[in-house]
Amino acid sequence: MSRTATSGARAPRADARRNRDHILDTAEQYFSKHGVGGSLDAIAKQAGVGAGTLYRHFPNREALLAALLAARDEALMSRRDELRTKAANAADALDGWLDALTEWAGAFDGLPDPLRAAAATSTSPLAVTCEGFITTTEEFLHAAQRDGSARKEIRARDLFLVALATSWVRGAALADGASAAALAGITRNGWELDPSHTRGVSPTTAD
Amino acid sequence: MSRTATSGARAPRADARRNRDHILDTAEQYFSKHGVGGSLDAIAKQAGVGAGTLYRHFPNREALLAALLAARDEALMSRRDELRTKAANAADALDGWLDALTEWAGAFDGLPDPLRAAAATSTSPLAVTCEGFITTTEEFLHAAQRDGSARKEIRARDLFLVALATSWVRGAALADGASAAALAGITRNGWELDPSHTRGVSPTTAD
DNA sequence: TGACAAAACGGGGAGCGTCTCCGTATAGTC
DNA sequence: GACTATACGGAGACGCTCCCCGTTTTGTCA
Repeated sequence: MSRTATSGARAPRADARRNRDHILDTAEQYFSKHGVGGSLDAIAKQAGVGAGTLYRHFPNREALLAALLAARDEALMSRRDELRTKAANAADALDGWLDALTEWAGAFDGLPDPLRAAAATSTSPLAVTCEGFITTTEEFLHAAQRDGSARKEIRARDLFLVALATSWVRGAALADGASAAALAGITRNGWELDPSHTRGVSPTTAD
Repeated sequence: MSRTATSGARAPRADARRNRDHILDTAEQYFSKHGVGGSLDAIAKQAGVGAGTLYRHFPNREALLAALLAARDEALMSRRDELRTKAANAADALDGWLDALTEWAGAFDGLPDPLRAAAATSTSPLAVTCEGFITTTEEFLHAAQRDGSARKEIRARDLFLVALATSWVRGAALADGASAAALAGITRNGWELDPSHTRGVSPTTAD
């Protein structure tokens, strides 16, 4: 499965590999500072390569973003594994996972937008990543629903979108940091089902 | 309070007024079709005026947007009044208001982004509008909190942001229309406090 | 080690968008 | 009808994305 492996195409040249990696490093810094909307040409210049080189490796902004996030995927995965084994209960596990997702989507300023777009299209490189995380969300959600700590009518995709939306709100760099915690609280109340309290299905807005 | 009133500056010329109105009409159509990210030059061309004329009346995209929304403000205000008098209870009133806000923020594709930005800056023309609506949200929220149907720890500003975020998620034009209703349901569960069920304050994420 | 083909590089430039500037046209006034 | 403040329009400066293609580099094979 590795990039240089046994498939039909031959291994990439050494300089290409070097440039690709260097562009990736530069983009990571650049996006961290300027957000995902920053100038790609500026990244190329800062990396010391021509614009053509950048666009050959990454045909568009989304491709570059996808490659960048691939590195962070690992961190999220290990967080998932940690939650699987160490969480006190299914509700806390789901909560922790959504928190991790929210943080992941906030890695760069403006990142939630392309992620949301990707979650809708399902044909982009980012979409694959998103789908994988939705599946994991589903896993945690089902566990919580099975033990009665999450409402039955909630769907994994919607929780994923809620995590993106929370990240989106945080991205405003609003002076009020408390909003972040507040949204997380509202969200948890939104899906959580206290066992002492029985209630039917979706209470409203099911027009 | 009207634009041509008694203040120091003299009344605008008739052609200026005409152009301004026409640009506004054109922008309304254009943004409806292409989203708030559409080309301003294209709007000028479609309106049959030069780019300079557009930028003289509206120095930037946000100013144009603010003027455009000013018209819709009225509709929201009357919705507010309707809810004040006709809602069955405080919880339904708040729910209805948040729904109206969400719809308002979805008037054009991409509108939630500048609104969120405005809500954070407080120095833009849009910010004034946002603050007004946050105040109204506060009114409905307080009423619901007073009669025990909304959680005490919720703040109006956060609910406003939630409404924007919901609109943002909808904007993805995701094939799955059910997500819209799902988010609204999660949100209501998030702030609502069922009287039969007593619980302390924010349950998690207060790390 | 030298030569050759495939692979990769780089930056000029087309195309599009924002926004400014200033010579020209026009509305309102006397 | 003339005069001036006001407004108009579109050319053009500038920045961004992305393609194209002449030039350079890499890896290979004798």
